[in-house]
Amino acid sequence: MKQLHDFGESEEMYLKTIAELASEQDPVPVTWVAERLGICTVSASEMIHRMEDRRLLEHTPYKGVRLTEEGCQRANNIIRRQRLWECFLTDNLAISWDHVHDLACRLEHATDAVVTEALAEYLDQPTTCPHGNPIPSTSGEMPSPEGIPLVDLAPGEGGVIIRIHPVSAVLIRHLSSKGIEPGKEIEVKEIAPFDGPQSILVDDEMHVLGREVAAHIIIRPNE
Amino acid sequence: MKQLHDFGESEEMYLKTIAELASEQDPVPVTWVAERLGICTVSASEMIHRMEDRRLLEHTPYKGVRLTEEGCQRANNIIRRQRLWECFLTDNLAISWDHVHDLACRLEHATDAVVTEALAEYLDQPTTCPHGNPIPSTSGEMPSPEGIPLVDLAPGEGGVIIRIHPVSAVLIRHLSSKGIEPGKEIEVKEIAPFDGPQSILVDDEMHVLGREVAAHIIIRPNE
DNA sequence: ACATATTATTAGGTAAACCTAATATATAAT
DNA sequence: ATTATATATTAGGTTTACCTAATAATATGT
Repeated sequence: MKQLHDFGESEEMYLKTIAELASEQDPVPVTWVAERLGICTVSASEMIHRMEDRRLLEHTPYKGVRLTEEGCQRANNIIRRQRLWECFLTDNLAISWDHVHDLACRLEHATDAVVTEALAEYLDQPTTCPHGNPIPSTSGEMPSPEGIPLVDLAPGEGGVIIRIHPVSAVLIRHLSSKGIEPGKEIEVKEIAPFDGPQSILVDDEMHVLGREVAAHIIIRPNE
Repeated sequence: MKQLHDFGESEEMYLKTIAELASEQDPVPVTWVAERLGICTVSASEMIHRMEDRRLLEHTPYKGVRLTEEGCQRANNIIRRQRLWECFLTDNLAISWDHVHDLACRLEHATDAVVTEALAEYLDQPTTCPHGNPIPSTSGEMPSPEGIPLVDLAPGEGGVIIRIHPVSAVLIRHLSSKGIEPGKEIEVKEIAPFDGPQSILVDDEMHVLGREVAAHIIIRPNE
């Protein structure tokens, strides 16, 4: 059946989302996938069943989903595309780093392997995106990420921001507006009791970050 | 209703197709639209009704469709995107000019106004795509095209190829394989009787082209 | 003017990916 | 062990954009 539409786009979003969430928890709860994609759990559950039939992932009820070898490779390929486009948009088209996430996300689904590799070559094979996240290899390998989440630092500790997890455009712009971006020095000043928000110092300015937000900022600690 | 999908993609293909066909015939027969899109006439007819409701075009039964002011502007914007991407893919990513048509077509639907203009700036505001076709302005104006179709030349006449109509990837690669591309000198040697195919000379090589094909090659005649 | 060919419409269907509401099942907490 | 909470499934519905088959309306050629 001929279609003008590309109906693999949703599948790609699921693959990417699951791969991203897997670094936070594995297997990934279906509810997380649904929430991140902004759809209801029933829809996510249905789609996950279909993708299980296609051998892209395995679902253990009441536990979560885990990508198969093939699913993982395809996910990393999609992430590669997105991050390469993010590089292009910031470095070449001079679009601000906190705006490229969604723009690149749309382009990624419209990009085949030939264009991807030509783009990588053109960009001189970058290894990280503008948010500091590693770009998977052509063969679909994701470099093992370094650094620890800001949320795990104690008061008095500090380091340099090496990357910001690709959660949502809103989070990224929230941080960007406070001057929190890859490369910046950061220091934890205090943590409110009962696992409360952290007060941190960036560019001699104090900011208060919720734990959820701080979990997505990855630091290379000093010393 | 939230969708991961971009359901405006088909509409964009219709707009673009109608705008392109309008240069050959106006109003554009619905059958032509259907054929160019590779779908059945019923489907095209349905979609055209929906687009008429949205004030993107007007349909005169048994005559054809004509884009409204708004439809025309949107169509030219889409064409602008595609042709800018074609420039990028050939000039920067070094992808052969006879392959970029379909690749750019996919990217065009994933590109918003901000990226489009940043891309145009990056490419130094090109005025034609690699096939020689003019790139519409930001405001949606299509420069009036120059040249005449090869099919209108008589034996002995010749000129330089200035552009090749964006019909299909197959046509473009067919011509490319014979060395027929924008910039080349061309001369009509003979035309078979009963409106038959033309024999033409390019790079000292003879080729025989059907009238349908020759109608899509635009020439600036000598003298 | 009339037959033929073209064009349009109607009716009924499909697939993908979403939805709500209701129900069932498993895990975790007392 | 029972209850409460979280997770999963089932049933039934929607939209977009496609399909075939059949019918109706218009245009065109002789």
